[in-house]
Amino acid sequence: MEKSRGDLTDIFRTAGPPPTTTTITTTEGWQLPPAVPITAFPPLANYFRDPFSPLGDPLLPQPSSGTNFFRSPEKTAPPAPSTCSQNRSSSPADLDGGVHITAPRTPMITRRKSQARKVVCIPAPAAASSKPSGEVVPCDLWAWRKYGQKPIKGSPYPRGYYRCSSSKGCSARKQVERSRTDPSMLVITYTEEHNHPWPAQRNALAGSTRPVQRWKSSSRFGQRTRSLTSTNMKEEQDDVTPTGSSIPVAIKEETRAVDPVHGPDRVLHEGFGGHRLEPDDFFANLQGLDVHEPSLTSLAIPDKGLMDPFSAFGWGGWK
DNA sequence: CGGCTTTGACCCGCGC
DNA sequence: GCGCGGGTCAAAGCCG
Repeated sequence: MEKSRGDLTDIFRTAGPPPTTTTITTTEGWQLPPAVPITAFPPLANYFRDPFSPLGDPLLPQPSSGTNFFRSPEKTAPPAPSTCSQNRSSSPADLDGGVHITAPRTPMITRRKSQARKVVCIPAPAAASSKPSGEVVPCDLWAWRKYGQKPIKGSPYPRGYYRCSSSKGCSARKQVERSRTDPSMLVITYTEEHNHPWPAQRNALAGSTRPVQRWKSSSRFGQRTRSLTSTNMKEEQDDVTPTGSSIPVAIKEETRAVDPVHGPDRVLHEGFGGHRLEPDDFFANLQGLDVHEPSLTSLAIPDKGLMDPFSAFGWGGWK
């Protein structure tokens, strides 16, 4: 049943113009222990193409890095909220302090808990844009198929489960949820790796991308009723926002990026403002960025705030 | 017709 | 050992 519930599903399925603001955050608050080499902020292009492969493992030692991309929070951090600090409710131990890096495993063999994961925080388009009916989707180039959604205890927002549909047999998966403490942020957790090159054209396989714009009041998440409270359900629904139409707006303007190195005065026009930008072109500019901010790396736009590298591109084109 | 979303049920890791 | 809760499966139905 096709329903645009305005939840994460919608968020990801909605194509749309770039949100006016965007922030790429790493698992907020994470801080790798001194012993753990820190990864420089990876070329975002690569990162979004495949959070795993192209980069190698961001959690693993990266020779030339000097910055932290993934940081772990205070060890005591309960599985609870954090703005975009990834609420790894399921396995806090995975990342806390020690940053457990477990080799990706065969799906279903040892599920969750000890899988290698990579968490990315991005602003929730809907929240970011004050569009009543439109929600922008942060696309990450891969085609994802949703295979589940569940309300998460302690969080008013549901978590959506997606697997890569770009290639059959690909075990790449990701979980998407809103930050508990900062609904305007989406926490995307990637697990497993893509075992295929990223699609030249998004969603090669499927009619996967639907217009989405169908807003129906939705249904609930019935699963796991024992852990679901009506409150959760309610809040969750309230949270959702109808996905709306594609927002054709001053794309040019909104897609301008500030040169992370030279500051706001130097806007990166390459790739923006009219023509499609190759991810690498854009993100390449971030390479030299020295990320000192513990949990935040963003592309600021002079009069627009921060730009979302995800949705800034219409890659693959969400239909 | 193929692929996607929805969603109840089931599996199982993990904490107590 | 038990129960909680996260993660996945799979049937049903929708859509292009």
